[in-house]
Amino acid sequence: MAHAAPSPAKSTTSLTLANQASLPVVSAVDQVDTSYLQTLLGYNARRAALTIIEGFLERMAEFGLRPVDFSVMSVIQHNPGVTSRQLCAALNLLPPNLVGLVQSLEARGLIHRQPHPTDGRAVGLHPTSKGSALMQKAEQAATDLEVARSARLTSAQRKTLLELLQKIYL
Amino acid sequence: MAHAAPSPAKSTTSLTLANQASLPVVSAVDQVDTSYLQTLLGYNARRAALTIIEGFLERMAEFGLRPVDFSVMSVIQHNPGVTSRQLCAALNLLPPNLVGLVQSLEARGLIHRQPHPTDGRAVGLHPTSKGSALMQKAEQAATDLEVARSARLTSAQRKTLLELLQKIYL
DNA sequence: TATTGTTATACTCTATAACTATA
DNA sequence: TATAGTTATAGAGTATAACAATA
Repeated sequence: MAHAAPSPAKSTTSLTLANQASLPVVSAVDQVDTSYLQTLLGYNARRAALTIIEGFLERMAEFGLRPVDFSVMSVIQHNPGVTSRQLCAALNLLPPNLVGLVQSLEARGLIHRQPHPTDGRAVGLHPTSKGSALMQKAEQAATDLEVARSARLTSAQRKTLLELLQKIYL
Repeated sequence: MAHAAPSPAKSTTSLTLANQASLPVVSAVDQVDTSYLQTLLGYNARRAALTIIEGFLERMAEFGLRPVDFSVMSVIQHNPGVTSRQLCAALNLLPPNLVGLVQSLEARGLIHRQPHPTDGRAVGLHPTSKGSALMQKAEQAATDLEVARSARLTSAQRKTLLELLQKIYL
């Protein structure tokens, strides 16, 4: 496969010392070979995720939502009454990091908190009408962005990619 | 597709106030529905990447290499003489963030820096024999980890996943 | 004038320990 | 005793501006 033996890559420039016919003492690289890294799932998944998120950040700036804000709002939108603890479990977040995030969303009037009907320790998170309307637009924009982002993928390939990624983390 | 209409999810617990027959005032959620997020490439790619990197961190602790250290060392290993600038371009890193990283690798005796043969501004990065030996073990471990990680994928599926991810970011 | 490498620095993200109120 | 939410804080990761040396 692409494993690429530890070859000295494409050396162009070469020696400077007194060995015109032997191996180069100091080599230069004109084209960087990353073929080994490209065999690793982690490397590729991370590079792909960062590329997608880059575009997501730009598109979602209009709504004042970073990726995590979007995820949290989306889960609240589709699960009104969800608790912080449930959000953390579903999105793999740590409770302390969710606190400020939820406070911020509440301060913006996008969500409101209501006592949990059965558990006095818990607090249910609900979208406000303002938050719900915002998320309808934001989710539509995200879905539109998906289509544009995966322009180099067929619809079937995109579906396959989603399924394979979910096999990794679910 | 899985878009999942903004249904109020599976409400279990219900009202507490004086409307026994109408809609619940305060709802609770027993199973969190993330089906919308699962339609987004960015969400899935990020979740998958973090899951893989989690295992990577544990496995590579033995070598004292975080993911970025591993990537940088791997590129140097396969491209002796590569410059910092080339590393940044290849791995999508920012030059200021690479400085400390390279200094650390040099302090550990894993790489050494030699003047670039043709460009007096640049410095070529080369693996030491110690660094080269370490990376041979580390890359073998990473490849082994890949196999274990993708236990739920067939070899063909793993190949497909790599190709599709590369279509996103390359 | 442009580029390589660097410094300083700020900002965000992520992680851990410990506390309270309730179950 | 265990869990939900919170506070404080530390550490890692990522970002921009500006500078010296060389092309």
